[in-house]
Amino acid sequence: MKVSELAKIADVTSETVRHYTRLGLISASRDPNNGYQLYDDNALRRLRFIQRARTLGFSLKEICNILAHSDHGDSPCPLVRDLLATRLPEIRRQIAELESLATRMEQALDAWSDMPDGAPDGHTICQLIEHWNTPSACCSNDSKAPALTPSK
Amino acid sequence: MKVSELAKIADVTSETVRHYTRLGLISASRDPNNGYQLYDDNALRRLRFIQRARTLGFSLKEICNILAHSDHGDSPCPLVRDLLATRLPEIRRQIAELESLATRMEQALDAWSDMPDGAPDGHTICQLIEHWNTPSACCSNDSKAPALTPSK
DNA sequence: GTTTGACCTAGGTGTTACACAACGGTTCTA
DNA sequence: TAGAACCGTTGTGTAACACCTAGGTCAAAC
Repeated sequence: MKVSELAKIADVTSETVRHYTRLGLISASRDPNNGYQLYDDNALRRLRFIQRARTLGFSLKEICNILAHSDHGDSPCPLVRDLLATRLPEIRRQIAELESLATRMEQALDAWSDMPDGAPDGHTICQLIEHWNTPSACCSNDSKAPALTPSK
Repeated sequence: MKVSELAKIADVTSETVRHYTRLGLISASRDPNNGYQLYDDNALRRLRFIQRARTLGFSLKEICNILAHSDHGDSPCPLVRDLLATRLPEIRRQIAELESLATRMEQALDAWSDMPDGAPDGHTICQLIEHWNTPSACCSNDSKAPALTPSK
């Protein structure tokens, strides 16, 4: 089948199929007449696998490794367990980070509700932000907001 | 002061200072002798402002807009309130997504705890993933996992 | 027979907020 | 005065695609 056919069956865009193909996650043969990519059932199986793995939070690079193990005849299962067990606490940390961000945002909006809009005067840029007291766990310890770095 | 001096005072890397400078968020003059970037107190004020804004979840592009308003003599405060109020529900949605991902991961690890590691047999790639039943809200409705797309 | 519209190809760009490497010049220090 | 430590610019890499360009292919309608 052609790109768009495979894409439709798996409910992804053709771009995604091409992307995975470029990355070598799924393979295709060529129609000798026109150079079109041709996919078979195995490609569909792999695509479906990728989708399932993505819902578990695996990155394409990790999926690439998993597939490589499998293609090599080795069981990828230990790797898979390991990756998931490693990532889970990172996800939990991300959630905590976002949670604290959301709290900061709410506190700011709340505190600002009875503050006027100030005009810039050469010393301040935005009074709301500059005169906003950093969150409840006040003051400068080094739990400064992790600035949204997605993880390591 | 020079790049690294400003960076140290604000507790960021020199790279970050250079990055902000390139983006025009902070400005610098030039040491005519050697071409080094020279920053003044105003640059420090802006850098500190950027840091505060970042802890509230503003992107550099948004901060750029805020600064532009301010530099233009307009109060950026309404914009700031608006941005924050708009972003907050998005953050909440991200948290919910990550929460459901974490739950899926935990359920998978749990379900796998008494499954063996299977070797690939040409039909399966990783039994853990392929034979893992998608989460509690079972079956194929279109609440398929949002695949971690950060937001809109 | 041709035009239309849907599809295909490869390659390149844009997204975020920097980090890092390379290369060459400058300044500080032992 | 040598070498360390710093400065400059430029380019690359990161995740997972989306989108665009520019041009070739295909089936069916006219």
